[in-house]
Amino acid sequence: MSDEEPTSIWMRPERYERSGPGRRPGYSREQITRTAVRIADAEGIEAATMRRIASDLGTGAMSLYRYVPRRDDLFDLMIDMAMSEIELPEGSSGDWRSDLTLLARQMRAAGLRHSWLIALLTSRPALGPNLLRVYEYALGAFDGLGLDIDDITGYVGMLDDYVHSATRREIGWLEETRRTGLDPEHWKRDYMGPYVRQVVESGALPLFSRSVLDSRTAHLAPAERFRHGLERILDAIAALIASLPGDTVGQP
Amino acid sequence: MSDEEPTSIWMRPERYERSGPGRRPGYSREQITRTAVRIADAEGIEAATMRRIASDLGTGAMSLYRYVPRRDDLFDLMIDMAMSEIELPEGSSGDWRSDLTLLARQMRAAGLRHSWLIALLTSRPALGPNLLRVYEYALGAFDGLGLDIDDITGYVGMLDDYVHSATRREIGWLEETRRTGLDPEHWKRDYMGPYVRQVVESGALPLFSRSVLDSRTAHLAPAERFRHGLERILDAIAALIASLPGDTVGQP
DNA sequence: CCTATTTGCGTACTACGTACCCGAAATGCA
DNA sequence: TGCATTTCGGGTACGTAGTACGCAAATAGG
Repeated sequence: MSDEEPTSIWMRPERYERSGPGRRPGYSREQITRTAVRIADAEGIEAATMRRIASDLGTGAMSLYRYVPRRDDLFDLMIDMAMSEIELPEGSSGDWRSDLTLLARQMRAAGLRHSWLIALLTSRPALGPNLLRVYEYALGAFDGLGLDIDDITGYVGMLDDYVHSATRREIGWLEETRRTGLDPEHWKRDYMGPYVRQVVESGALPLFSRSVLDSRTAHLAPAERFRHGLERILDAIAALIASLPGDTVGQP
Repeated sequence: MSDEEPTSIWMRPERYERSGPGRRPGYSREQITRTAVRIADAEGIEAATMRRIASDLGTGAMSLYRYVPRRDDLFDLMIDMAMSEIELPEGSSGDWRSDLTLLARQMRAAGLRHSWLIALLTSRPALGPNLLRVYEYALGAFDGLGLDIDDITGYVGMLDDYVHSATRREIGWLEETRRTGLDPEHWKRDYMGPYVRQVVESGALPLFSRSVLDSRTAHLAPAERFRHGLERILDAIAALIASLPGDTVGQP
């Protein structure tokens, strides 16, 4: 009987309050995860190595494996810890727009606090309890409107996609500069800038050039730009709901 | 005078047809990239190591560095090679819906052929010539409709977000099974399945449970499900365009 | 105290990206 | 043709990963 069966970390809970023989555990999943999150926040996810986490805890790398089966599982725990910071009211308010606006802002804030979060979220199927809690809240915003469950998940997916990609863009080359070690100004001017300028000046891609040169939202403050895009998505969802058959109030 | 300045790979073209002293190059970026793509397609991006690529080419790992500055740059080259497979007509047809449907299908197909593509695309700012070409085509679909450039990039972003996340979901746990080494059925039944079942049976998340149990789109063929979601996004964009001020034809 | 059990963690193995360096090959010029 | 110059090929080696293994230390029950 081996307990090494490869199964989701959420099916392998930590043994709390074990009563029996053997040395008491000196650490905990929660403590290890918090340390990993702190390192990743400050120096990027690639700095949160097993050795480094252990070192910050004042122990050896292999000790961590008493608490976490694999490093990938630690990523799942980190995602869930970050998602646990998202504070939401108990149920839906009845106004799905304001519910989802609240959720989107909280999610963006969490993504900015933990620059690795969105990348991890979209790179692995993470269904931790806190992500499920947040997802349930999002679905709940559309509950009671008589919508099909597939439509609801579709709308929530649209919102998620927007929040993720907008937040990722916002972090985007900020992260890139930390990874390459270049400072932001240097990166934009010397690394990617010259190439974009060359492309624009070649005249071969007029619309891309317009999107670089004539963009007005590019000069907005990040939070304002996010709000603009969010309104667009919510408008789109509203339009889709309004156009559904069954709600043929204003139709001839 | 060092030529080691860290700058975008697209500003450091391969030296073609050099005439002068010195040994002739025995390989090429294109050849190295093609090999990397072939390995990554068959065994995942993590199998495309410098050593493995070199080995498949019958040479040593360090030889590759005569052609590619860093492994990350090779990723950019791989992205661009995959994007080069996307075949599009010269200009826009005048019907933005059909233009974008064509583009979305081609992009999904490329993402399925190269299961690493979407992950790489969204994890690094990749502006290779072929991605720009595709992007220009997408923007071009909305050209001539009198739309603001920021609106156009917003709509294209919505479409991109959908195609990426839908394709990623489609690959999703298929990739995960290859990474963990479990076969798909075993993964769904023994790895993630029990946890989802436990969550559903707990009754704590009724809407999530409905999305698992009552989904009708989940039983559709993947291509059909993709088409459904795509229609939804295109409908949403159409609704946004119709609601724009300036197009006040049917408004009181 | 003795034994069974659990944790802490040093050692070690494999695999990675890539810096350094030198011999091989190819050219232009004497 | 021979030599100097330049470029390519790739072996060796360094630093850093994740983590398997095994043993000592700690703890509880008998």
